[in-house]
Amino acid sequence: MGRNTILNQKIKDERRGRILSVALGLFATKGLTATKITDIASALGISQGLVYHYFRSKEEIFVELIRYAFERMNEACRYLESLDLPPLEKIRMAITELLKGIEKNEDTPLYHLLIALATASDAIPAQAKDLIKNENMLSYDVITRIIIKGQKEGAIKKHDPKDMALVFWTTIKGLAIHKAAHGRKYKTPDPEILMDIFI
Amino acid sequence: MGRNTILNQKIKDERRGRILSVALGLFATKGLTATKITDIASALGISQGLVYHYFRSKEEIFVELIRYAFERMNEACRYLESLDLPPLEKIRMAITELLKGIEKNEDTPLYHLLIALATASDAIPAQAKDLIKNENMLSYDVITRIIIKGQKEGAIKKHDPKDMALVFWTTIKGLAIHKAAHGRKYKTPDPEILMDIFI
DNA sequence: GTCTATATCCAGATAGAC
DNA sequence: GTCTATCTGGATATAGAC
Repeated sequence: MGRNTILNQKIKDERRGRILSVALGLFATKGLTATKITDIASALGISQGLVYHYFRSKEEIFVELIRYAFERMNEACRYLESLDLPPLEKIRMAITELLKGIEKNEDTPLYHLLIALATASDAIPAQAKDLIKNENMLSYDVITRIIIKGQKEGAIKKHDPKDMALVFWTTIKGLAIHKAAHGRKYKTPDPEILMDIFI
Repeated sequence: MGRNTILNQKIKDERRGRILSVALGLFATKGLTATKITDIASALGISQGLVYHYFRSKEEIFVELIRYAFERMNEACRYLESLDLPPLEKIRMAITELLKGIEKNEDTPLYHLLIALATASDAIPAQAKDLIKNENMLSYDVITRIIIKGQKEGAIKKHDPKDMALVFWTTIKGLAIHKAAHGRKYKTPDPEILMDIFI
């Protein structure tokens, strides 16, 4: 493989990245079916046919986004669990970082929204369904384990830890959806409100 | 208008109701665009063309559902506010009833989901957008007012009441989405977990 | 009121020129 | 790599028979 091949691959990856980026915004706000290849192409100022030079189908773009969203999310969860911190501080850190991500980084709420919509939707590719089935649990499990540890140390309230993890994530996802829906008008709530669930 | 006309109208309304009912389930799980008129018709065992005898278009069905969802939701909110109860008990009642509705009644989470998806989506009819703009605020305002009253009486924690109302509703909607997504596997969390946000 | 048939349109995907 | 042109399928909505 000569250097031209490598260079071309790099350029191609970069273009793919740009397509993925606008597709994320469109899928998250319009949904998979309502998003037309034309929408993606015209948002990038390229022809509709060219998109198929980079992806085999609209579904492939969607699946790639779902895969990447879980990759980032699960990576962050594993990192959180590995930290040398008291459980309650881990919870506080997770809430703070997630809320910050929802507020600041434009992509974070979109990824949450994409996962939430995809999880709730029947109208998604089978591959995406599989990804959700396999990858969705880790984030719940990590938070559950942290809560159990905190409860053993007496630092976290003693409700059912699975219930608490469920409320944790549904609240975060609910906020992400709200932010994606209301954009500029969204004001991040005080993280301590969420902390009150745990202490 | 003779009695036949009235009777026929009644029958027609009943048929419309059945169409709306299955459309709710489909829109909530597949989205507006991914739901085909064929899906609705075949779920009812009627021909595709017959749907157009009862509704002018797919969008009309959608708008009617959104309108009805807000009607029910806002009605319930106004009722809650009118009750002669201490603010904290109103919050507790709201949480309990909403969680019960999510768990038991099959339609409740679907309506929440429909509103949540529609709120987040760009790909919905203009009429639905207007409805959301006009009707969506009431539920937030009612909860905010109840919280403020409770704070004055010293019965509710003194975070920013708007933040608290936002967390309240995003959590409920998040749970509704989760239930709609996971169906049978969904287990309602202990309402007291949510109460901890307020006391 | 209900069906079948069909006009019409739109979007996904491909082919081929440059 | 990028475009234009086109094939093809599928879905909305309508027309018209029963």
